[in-house]
Amino acid sequence: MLPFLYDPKADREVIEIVDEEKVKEKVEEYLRSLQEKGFRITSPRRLIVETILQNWDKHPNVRELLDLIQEKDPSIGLATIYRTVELLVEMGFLHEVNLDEGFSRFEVSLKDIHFHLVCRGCGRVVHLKDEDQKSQVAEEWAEDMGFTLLPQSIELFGVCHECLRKGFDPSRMPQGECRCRRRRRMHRGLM
Amino acid sequence: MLPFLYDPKADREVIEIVDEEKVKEKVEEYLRSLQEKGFRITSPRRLIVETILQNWDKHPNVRELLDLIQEKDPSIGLATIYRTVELLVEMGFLHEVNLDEGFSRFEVSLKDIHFHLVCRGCGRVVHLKDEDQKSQVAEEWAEDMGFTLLPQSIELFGVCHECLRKGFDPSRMPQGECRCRRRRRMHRGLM
DNA sequence: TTTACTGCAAATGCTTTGCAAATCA
DNA sequence: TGATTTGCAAAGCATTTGCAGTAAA
Repeated sequence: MLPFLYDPKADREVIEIVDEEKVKEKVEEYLRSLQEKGFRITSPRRLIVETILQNWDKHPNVRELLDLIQEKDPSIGLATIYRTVELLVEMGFLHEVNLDEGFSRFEVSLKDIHFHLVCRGCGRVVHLKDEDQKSQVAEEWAEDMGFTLLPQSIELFGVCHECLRKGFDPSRMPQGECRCRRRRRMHRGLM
Repeated sequence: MLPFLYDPKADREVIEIVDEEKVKEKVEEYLRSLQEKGFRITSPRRLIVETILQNWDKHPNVRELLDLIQEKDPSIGLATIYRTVELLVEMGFLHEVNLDEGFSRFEVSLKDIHFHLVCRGCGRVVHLKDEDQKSQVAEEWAEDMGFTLLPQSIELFGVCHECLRKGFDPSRMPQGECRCRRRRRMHRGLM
């Protein structure tokens, strides 16, 4: 699944993609990169990339992407989304995010290595501060074992202090409260 | 899935489970803990726990566990293994390990927080050195964001230097070489 | 005896794939 | 035109679940 096509020298800007203007630019930039690797620019691909970039700060899963994309063009099929998302991950444009839900979420790769902190109580997902520095620490840990880290999203599971305050006790948690159980599959809204 | 039943005060010995004697002791210890939480000691559970402990240094998946267990008692069913393994994870005796293969592996929790380094080239999995210290670093990162980490296995994906030397290039990797692609499902031997 | 547990088979749900038609270069 | 890509429907596969029978306490 991962970066067969990833180019470590590619420009991954650490900026927020705030306006539609910026999104359009980025869409064309990504499509151009695809083309440079020998892939074709197609309208489903443009639409999918656009939708992902418009939701750059969410962590959509394929089902959610399908809904968002079909609002614009109902003819787009599920398999195309799977295939495009796989391609974008291989290109290094997306990170696959695993929140232990039984399906994958995807996020625009603004950093090569990215950390998520996931609350088992309320399901909240936050990013670490100073990720560049923390990535470097993780890279050193890996190098120390003779490994070079690839770009990826690293998920850390815990409980947020708000949930702890509300009485969440990991050793005595009432079933059914946790939003993050694998059991509960389904489409649960962008995070 | 995770630690509804986990007891942070439980004794998770950082010792190697080398001999059958030690395994037997541990099996009974785990079963006793189950019983204390109100679960029953049954022969399928004893067999499953025993097999997992005998393979404490592997990372078996459910399919592999089924094979190992059915060698001893062919009447044990797949669902029982899923259910027991889930229970053991909830108790904090096992960590669920995700190597991005499309299924879970399981490992005896000798540490609360445990790191795996996975090579995308050859599939090799190694553990970090000084895990206690590194866990503490990760815990500090989480606390800094108002989260308390739960026990878990954290997987870091990279390329080992041997693979790099052999010419593995993440940006130009020939399809089909990587043992870690999601596509290739199946049972691929204990790691 | 009561309740938990088990095995089986069926169901679930995410993801992948074969293929003919459509599209890009 | 020729190779990719797409959409659809059908598979594939890990995991979960309903239920009737079995076994622990």
